[in-house]
Amino acid sequence: MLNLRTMIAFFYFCFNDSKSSILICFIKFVPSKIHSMENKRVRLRFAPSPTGGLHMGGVRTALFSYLFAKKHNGDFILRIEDTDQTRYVKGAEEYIIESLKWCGIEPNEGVGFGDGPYAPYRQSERKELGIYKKYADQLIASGHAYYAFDTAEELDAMRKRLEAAKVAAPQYNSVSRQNMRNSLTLSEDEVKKLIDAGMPYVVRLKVPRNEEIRFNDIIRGWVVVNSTQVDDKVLLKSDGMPTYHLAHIVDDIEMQISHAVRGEEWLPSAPAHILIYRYLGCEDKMPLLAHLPLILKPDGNGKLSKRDKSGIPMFPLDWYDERTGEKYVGYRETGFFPDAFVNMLAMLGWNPGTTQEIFSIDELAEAFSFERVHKAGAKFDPEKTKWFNQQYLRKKSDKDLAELFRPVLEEKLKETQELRHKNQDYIEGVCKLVKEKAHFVTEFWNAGSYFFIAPTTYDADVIKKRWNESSANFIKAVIERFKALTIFTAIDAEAAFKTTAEAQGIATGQVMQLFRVCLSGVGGGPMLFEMVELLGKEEVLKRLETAIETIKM
RNA sequence: GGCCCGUUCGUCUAGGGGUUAGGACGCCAGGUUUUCAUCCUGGUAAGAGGGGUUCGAUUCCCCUACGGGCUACCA
Repeated sequence: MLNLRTMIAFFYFCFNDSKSSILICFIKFVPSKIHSMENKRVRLRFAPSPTGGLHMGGVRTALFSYLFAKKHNGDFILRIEDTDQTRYVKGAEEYIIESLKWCGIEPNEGVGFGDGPYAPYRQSERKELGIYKKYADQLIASGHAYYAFDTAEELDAMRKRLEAAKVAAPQYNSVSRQNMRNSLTLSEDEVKKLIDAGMPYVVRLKVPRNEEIRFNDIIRGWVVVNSTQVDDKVLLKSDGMPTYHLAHIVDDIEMQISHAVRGEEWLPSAPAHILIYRYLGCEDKMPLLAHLPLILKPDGNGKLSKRDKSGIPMFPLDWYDERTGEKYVGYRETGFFPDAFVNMLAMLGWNPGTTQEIFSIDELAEAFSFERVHKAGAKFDPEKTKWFNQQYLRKKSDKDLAELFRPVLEEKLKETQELRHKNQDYIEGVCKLVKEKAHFVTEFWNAGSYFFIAPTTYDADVIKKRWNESSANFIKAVIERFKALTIFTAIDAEAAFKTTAEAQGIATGQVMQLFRVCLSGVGGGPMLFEMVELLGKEEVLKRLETAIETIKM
């Protein structure tokens, strides 16, 4: 049906300004192949620093890289960027590896996953090979980098001076370097003398004065920055280690990385990186850049912190910080399924464009593209995170759940004589009933411990409300009726129960919950007669008798 | 402060010059479950503000506001 507005639109399209309309349509259909890789093999790396536990933001960066690599039958590499010796944390590397394994985001090359043709994959080891020095020397030789001998105090004084002079951005750059001690201000002889005397120095990138630097980010499109905003970044530190800026570029070139995925916090330094590629004569080898939006705190604003009030973890696995003595809980230990965790993470900043929300990791790889990554930061939602786990809990078989529940049972029941938990069918039966209302396997014990240990106390509120002088008689009558049953299914038990109530002139609603409490001690739980069937005739009779003896008016 | 990036229901988001602005989480209400956290049905709720361009803007452009990031010999 045509409405008025559609007709107006049609009218204007035909008779008014039709030339430009047609032109616009034409432009829209020109395929934009800016991101084509000209048959270059797809190779992505995840390159964390071993400075602590791997944050979920980092896991998502790894995930997106993995998904893209997998979709294009490429490689996914783990490279460890341990160039900062002062921040190195023991165990962090192992933690990263274990986290990726747990999540199912496994690299096919790199530290902990088997060396490929570009070993080693640890930057500290690559440094020993002189790889970074070679590139730094090349930049110095071509006049795009220089030696700087300034001490920390001198640098500090320079910044204070510039601040006092109300310079907008106090930094080591094309202007301020003229007043510093470096190979641009010192004579060749002086520089040689200082180096020979063992004077500590850094190598800095010589950023031009006023040049427009532009790059095309796969997620954000064209980003333009003037080089005046970029400082003369340190490339090689005085301890001989490269900085991130040099190291990651050298390694991405050497390892033939096709796409570099990282957090938005790197966007401001990307122009400096473009310059380095250019000065190295490696612009053709430069990976395509993808800057991911940040994951934000659920309440208020700002980057996600290490801890959150909701109790939802921020780390994939438990992490203990030796220096501060702080313990951080992990998704794994909280009871999350890795696939639920990964699914949730994928939906933070990305969507498939359909209403589908539940994806296996293979389905994610199939559907993934950087074009569908959102530009804005995403606030993390603890409630939705729980919901994801619940969806996966529903889908799991009772057998799988029993597998996960068994260790908990063995822990809880080790000091009791109760042997019921040894029975696999029984445990699966409990899982079947209990999972309906749970979000986590870790809730199973609290929700259904009475399946394993007979109650000794009874919900006081229910007793107060429902227990009266005729209750004991009613339960006794139920016991008698149950005793007569040869088949003890939920249906039979329910029928027997109702018949008993009718015979005594009691509405079943009056005694239902009371009956439940006699069996489990608590007022809530799964379908009552399903529970009765699972407990079994013998156990039910025992518990009812105990209840009559224990519950007093 | 400077620079960069961003802004659709409370949250995650779809869409994209003409739509009753769609979905999900949460919340609320009804219905099952004579319990319930499940399940079903329904509801609540959104294009930051101001200017352009246009017959028409949430959609394109500019400004402002707000939010975030960066501003180290850390990554």
